[in-house]
Amino acid sequence: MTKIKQSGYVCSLDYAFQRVGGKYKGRIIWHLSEENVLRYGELRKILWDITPKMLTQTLRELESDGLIHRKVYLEVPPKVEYSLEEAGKELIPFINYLREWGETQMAKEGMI
Amino acid sequence: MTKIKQSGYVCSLDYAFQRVGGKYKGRIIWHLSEENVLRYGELRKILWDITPKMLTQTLRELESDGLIHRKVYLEVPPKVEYSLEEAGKELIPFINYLREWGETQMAKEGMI
DNA sequence: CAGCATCCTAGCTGATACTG
DNA sequence: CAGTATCAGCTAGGATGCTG
Repeated sequence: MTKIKQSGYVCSLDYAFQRVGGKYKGRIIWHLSEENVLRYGELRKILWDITPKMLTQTLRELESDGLIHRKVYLEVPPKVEYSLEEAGKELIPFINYLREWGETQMAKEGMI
Repeated sequence: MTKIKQSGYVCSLDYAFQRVGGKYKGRIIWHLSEENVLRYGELRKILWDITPKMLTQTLRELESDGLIHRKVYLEVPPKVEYSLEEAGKELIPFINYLREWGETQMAKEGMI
C-alpha cells in the first residue's frame, strides 16, 4: 500500500494545503468541476503527464479526504466515474482564482 | 547552493501551485498579509516549526518569484524586513478562502 | 478498462553547527 | 540578527510490467 501523508496540522491553512497541494490535485479538481463527471481513462488523457500509479494514488487521497466521489459500475469492462463531493465543489472558486492569477502572472512574465 | 524547483509548466494552475505550494509558502504569505512587514526573526518565531535553512530557502523562492519584497538595512546588527509584493497581495483572498475552507473541514471532522 | 505490484530516485525537508 | 554550510533522511513521484 502506498504511504499516506502523515497527519498533524499546524493550522487550518496547513491542513488545507495538505489536501489540495501536491502535483495534480488542483488540476483534477479543476477538470472535474468543468466536466462534472470523468472516467479514469478520461482523466488520464486530460492529465497527459500523469502515470497510472500517480493518478490512482491521487484520486484515492482525494476520495478519502472527502473531496471527490468514486462510483464503480459493476460491468465488464469495468467503468469508474469520478465527480466532486460538496467539500470539493467548495474549492472551485478558489481553484479558478488561482488559475486566473497564474495566467496573469505568466502573461506578465511573457510566458504566454 | 540549494537546488531550486525546476520550471516547466503544464498550465496556469500548475504554474500557480508551483509558486504557492510547498510546506510553508502559504503560511508565510498569510502572516505577511496580516502584519504587513515582518523581520526574519519574527517569521521564525511565528512559523515555529521551520528551520532557518527552510525559512531562508522559502523566502528566496518567494522573492525570486516576485511574491515578496526583501528589504535589507545596512546596520549592525543586521535587519531584514519582508513584505508582500503586488503579485503576493493578489493571493490574499485566495489564502483566506483556503484558510476558512480548512477551518470548516476541520470542524466537520471534529478536529477543532 | 481501470487498476496493482515492484522497484527506484530526485529533490524536498530536516538537524546541527558555524559566521559576517 | 540573519543568515550559511554540511550532512543526511524521507517520501512524493516515476518507470515498467502485470491483472481481474
